[in-house]
Amino acid sequence: MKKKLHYIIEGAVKQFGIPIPEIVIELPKEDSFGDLATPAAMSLARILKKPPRKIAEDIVRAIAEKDVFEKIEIAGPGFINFTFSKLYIYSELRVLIKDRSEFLRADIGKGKRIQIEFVSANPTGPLHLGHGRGAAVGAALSNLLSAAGYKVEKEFYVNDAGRQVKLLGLSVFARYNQLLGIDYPSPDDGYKGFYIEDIANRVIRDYGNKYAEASIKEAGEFFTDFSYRLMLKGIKQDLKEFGITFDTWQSERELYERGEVEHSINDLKERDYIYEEDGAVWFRSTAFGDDKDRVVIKKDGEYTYFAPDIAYHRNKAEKEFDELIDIWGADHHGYIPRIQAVIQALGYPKESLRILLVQMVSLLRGGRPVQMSKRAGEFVTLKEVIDEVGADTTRFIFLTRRPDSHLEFDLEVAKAQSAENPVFYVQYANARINSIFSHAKEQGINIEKSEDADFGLLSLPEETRIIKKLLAYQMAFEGAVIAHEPHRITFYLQELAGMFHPYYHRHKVVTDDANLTKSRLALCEAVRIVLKDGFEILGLNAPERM
RNA sequence: GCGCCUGUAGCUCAGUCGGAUAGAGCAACUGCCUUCUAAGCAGUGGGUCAGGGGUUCGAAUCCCUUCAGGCGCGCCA
Repeated sequence: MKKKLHYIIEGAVKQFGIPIPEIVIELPKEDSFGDLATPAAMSLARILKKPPRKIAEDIVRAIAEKDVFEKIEIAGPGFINFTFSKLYIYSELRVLIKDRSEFLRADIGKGKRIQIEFVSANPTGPLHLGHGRGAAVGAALSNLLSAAGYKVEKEFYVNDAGRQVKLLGLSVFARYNQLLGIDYPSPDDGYKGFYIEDIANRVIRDYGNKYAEASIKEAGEFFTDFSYRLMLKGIKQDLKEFGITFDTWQSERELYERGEVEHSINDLKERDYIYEEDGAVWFRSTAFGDDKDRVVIKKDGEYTYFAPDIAYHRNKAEKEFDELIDIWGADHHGYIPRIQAVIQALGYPKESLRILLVQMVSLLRGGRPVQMSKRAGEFVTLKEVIDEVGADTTRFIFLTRRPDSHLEFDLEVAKAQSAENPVFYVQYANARINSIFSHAKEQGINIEKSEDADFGLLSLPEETRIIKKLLAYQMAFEGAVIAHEPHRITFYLQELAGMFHPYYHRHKVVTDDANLTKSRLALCEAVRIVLKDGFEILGLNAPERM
């Protein structure tokens, strides 16, 4: 609909003999302003140095395909308001019902390959709420983009090498000894969460006191591997419960084992972005706008944390993707310039990697902050929150906010509101439609072939509004895709549900009038199609009854 | 000190690329179940868009500045 209007207006603007500017088309605030509007005449006023209303008149006069519209009005300072003809609107609605993919999927992606990396939590503890937000947003974005015709791969980067997993192993080793009655000190900066003891108990269960006499040198590797693998298993389990799956799990270890860390640094060296100073090896990230150069190999010969990240991003960039997306917690924002520098130093355009930040989640309980420290083991896990308030409610809370807004997640409020949560409002609309359809079936009404219904019978103002809202899904969808903002879908669904609930409440769908019933059922069918599409994108369940 | 994010109704948040009279939900208050599900519907009240300046036909939106909150600024990971 928008695309069509865009084309029509551009055609009409050609008459001015100037380069055609970007034509803005928007949904007017009020129904009386028509279906779509453009302020184009006002923007042109500056260039053409003519009064906006005069320009608007010229544009309207030049519009060729007048039969698409019921009326075209010039309003206010120079808006052109378009109201589409009923016939055109019905034909669009018919497309929606008949071939949802043709209607819903503006093929923006055109089969382009895109990789989205998200969550990527260290396997040194269970997922917490912040990971949950990244997971909800990442999954929804993936669904959104694949719905728009991209080929999306979801990747989880596993930090299974380096100091943190070793420290995890050591922490478990210490706890293991202590549980066996051996006096063994826990590492000062080690992990202290409840799960450390759980892992230690698992070792005892599976291996008894086999490692009781062992030194950390002998047993360290075993404990590290055992522990992080168990943690990773738990992370996968938590994600599964949250309804999120990944296509690939890229291991950091593997990058080391395949020599990619070394190779990537050599690669940069050949490109003259690596140098030695003060006994360390540096990456010249300042060449691409970073504040300072970054150490990749320390004086003691060890790689920094940054080194495998270079290898990892080189690994991604070498794969056949048209675009890469990293979703990070906002606390890592300082890391962006150096990673972008890596991409550019390797000869890829900056735009090939897009880093999206998801802002922090602070957890409250009854208005008071809950201390979150992974090391000290004081934190509420994602699983606990899901168990307490439900997966759909939790996801909905994450997806009704812009990713860059700071989120205060109050457990008490979430729990109290879980019954009042808007997610149920939207799901309920779907459940009611199912119920209406089963009622219709009981009445012996043929509920097949909705697209053949006579939409002309849908003459109530509420029905017109709903139809137009349904058609507006195209714009909401397209906007969400282009901006990479799944939360727009969430708000759209709430608005649609907000129109549908009053409708069925006030007007019976199944009546004695067979033709009208059929038309209204078709409208319900269209609403259901759009709701389900939104649910799929957001990763929400669509219960048939509630 | 420097950088990133945020500040909109009592609370939680939307607000498209600068457009028309700033919107939802929750909370509060009034009504509505003999009907296809009351997780619903109808209605009421609630605003210095943090403050100040600027840009222009037009600013919650863009620029400058002040204030407030969060996060980040290691040869840590």
